[in-house]
Amino acid sequence: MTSSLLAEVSGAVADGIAAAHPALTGADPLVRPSERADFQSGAALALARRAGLSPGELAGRVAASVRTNALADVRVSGPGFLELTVAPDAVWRRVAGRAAQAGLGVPRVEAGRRTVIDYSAPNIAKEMHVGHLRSTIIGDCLARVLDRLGADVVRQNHLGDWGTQFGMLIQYLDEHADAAWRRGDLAGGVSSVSALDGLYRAARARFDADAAFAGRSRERVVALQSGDPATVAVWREIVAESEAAFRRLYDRLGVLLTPADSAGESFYHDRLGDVVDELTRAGVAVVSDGAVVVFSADETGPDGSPVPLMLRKRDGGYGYDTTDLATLRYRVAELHADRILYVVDARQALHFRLVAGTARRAGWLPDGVEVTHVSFGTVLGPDGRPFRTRAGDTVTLGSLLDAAVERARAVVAEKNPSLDPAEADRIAELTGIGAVKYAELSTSRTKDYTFDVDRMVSFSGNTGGYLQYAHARIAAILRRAEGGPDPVVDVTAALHPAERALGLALDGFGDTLADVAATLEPHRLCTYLYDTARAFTDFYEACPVLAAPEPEHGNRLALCRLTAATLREGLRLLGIAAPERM
RNA sequence: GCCCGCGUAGCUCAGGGGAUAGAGCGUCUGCCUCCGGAGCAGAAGGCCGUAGGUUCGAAUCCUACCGCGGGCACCA
Repeated sequence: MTSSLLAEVSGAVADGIAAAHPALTGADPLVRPSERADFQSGAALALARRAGLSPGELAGRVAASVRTNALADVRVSGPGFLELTVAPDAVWRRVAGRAAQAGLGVPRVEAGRRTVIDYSAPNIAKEMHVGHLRSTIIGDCLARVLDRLGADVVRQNHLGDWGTQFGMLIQYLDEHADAAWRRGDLAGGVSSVSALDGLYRAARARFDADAAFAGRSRERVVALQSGDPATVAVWREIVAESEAAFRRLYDRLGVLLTPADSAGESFYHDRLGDVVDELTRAGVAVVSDGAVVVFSADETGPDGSPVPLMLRKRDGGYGYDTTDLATLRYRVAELHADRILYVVDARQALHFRLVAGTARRAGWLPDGVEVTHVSFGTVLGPDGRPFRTRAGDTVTLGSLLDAAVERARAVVAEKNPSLDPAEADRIAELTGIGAVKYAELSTSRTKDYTFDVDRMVSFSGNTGGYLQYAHARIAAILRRAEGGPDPVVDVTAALHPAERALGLALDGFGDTLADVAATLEPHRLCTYLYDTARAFTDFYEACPVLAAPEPEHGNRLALCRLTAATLREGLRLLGIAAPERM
């Protein structure tokens, strides 16, 4: 069985073109899904000139030359389109074949390719906010999809766990021994990062207002960097407390990241000197104004001079330019990546162009290794401005999830009052979290997007809740059918239009995943699942399952099973739960 | 100034060389003797930012312009 009907039909039309006009062998058959038939091809219009024929004439010859049992009808339409209608038994064969095989016919197109994905990257001692949410959810989805297609995925969580800010925080903690920030010392509901975030702000304020404290903080930075045991011990504890808090958020979100995936700034800290030295020796980096920089060949700043990558500041400190060069070198040389993805805010586009350009000049980035900045737009509030609280603060991830789950709870209580309270709570959590994640994933990654909890949890239209509901409905049918014999697909049975549409939709699952992997755009999977759920709903309205006689009963039950499996798997790849009841 | 992204229905968004530009929300009209109505069917709503160009064919590709957002040396 080929990977999809689309692939099979495309091959048949390509063969038909070659048979009708040998000079056109190898031409793209341009087969696409169609409103007018199952598929259509515009190849004759594109190729007519080369063939020296009118489009209609070429289309006619191709139509007469197409040989495949998969197609029941090939006809010329309009100026030279081919309308392609799949044979009913071919649709049923696909349904039967997919139901019988593990993996839903998903091709392993990424097999053997090692892909490093850098995503999430929260800052130690700071609350995660909506920006981290986007990176975390998009990155996790891509990791799941690539893994599903056979890629060797290496997750990297580039924690902000190093830097001068820890000097003032540790110094402040040292001078305020009564400050509560360890899990054991905190009241229920307050996380360590939340407490540390508050203490960091206090330290910052003190730093700005008190020169003596600022001086002690700077000394503390030196102590941390030189490995002073007491200072390092506090730092380690801060990191551990923060990571534990992040892990609880990841667990709640259903994100795959584990501590083993953490490779933060501190991990690269002792490699930065090498990075600078090597680039300097290679003549790529130069000293300018006392700093070590790499000047870009083709990016200029406001004054027309080349934009620099800042390797080492005049004061000897390193910034994230150097760290990101170190990550790139490490991922190529030691992780042996074939493909490296940075799931980071679009505002850093220039930064990544400079980093990749420098790495290429340094010879750290072979031509065969692909580096992609998987950029995403800003999260906006209802006012069209970057998403903030009324007070102007960034919105914490925890509070945002709580708000979504709370609204989901109200919806669940209204729609399904028969659920017992514990089950309703569980469902509210799964649907509320799913709603947030789906909203992040379903819109085009590169655009800014408007965060609106009410829309997310409306559960109608293209939302996570709609998909979960569609799945739960099918699950209800399958429960009722339990105990009966396994459905047998009769490929000679009639094919209802709704069965046809659903069968064709299900057949596109693997192609869609391959498309997501190629474009790194998870919203294509969302659109696919939504279309498939709609196709199921049409089928559900038009085609009784349990009450139908054979062969409809068996065929339709098989469609239900396959639809449930496809939705469940698709949602899993989005990182969203598919409860049996809701 | 230069560079990047984005302008599609009242709102939120798909579609990124193919036929008549699609969903959802909101508005209006219908559908519960039938597997879960978080649903379905229908109506209304568009010079696809503007102007040129390429093409048999442009919302889609190219150029210019307009509007919005972002970025461009020691914060990450």
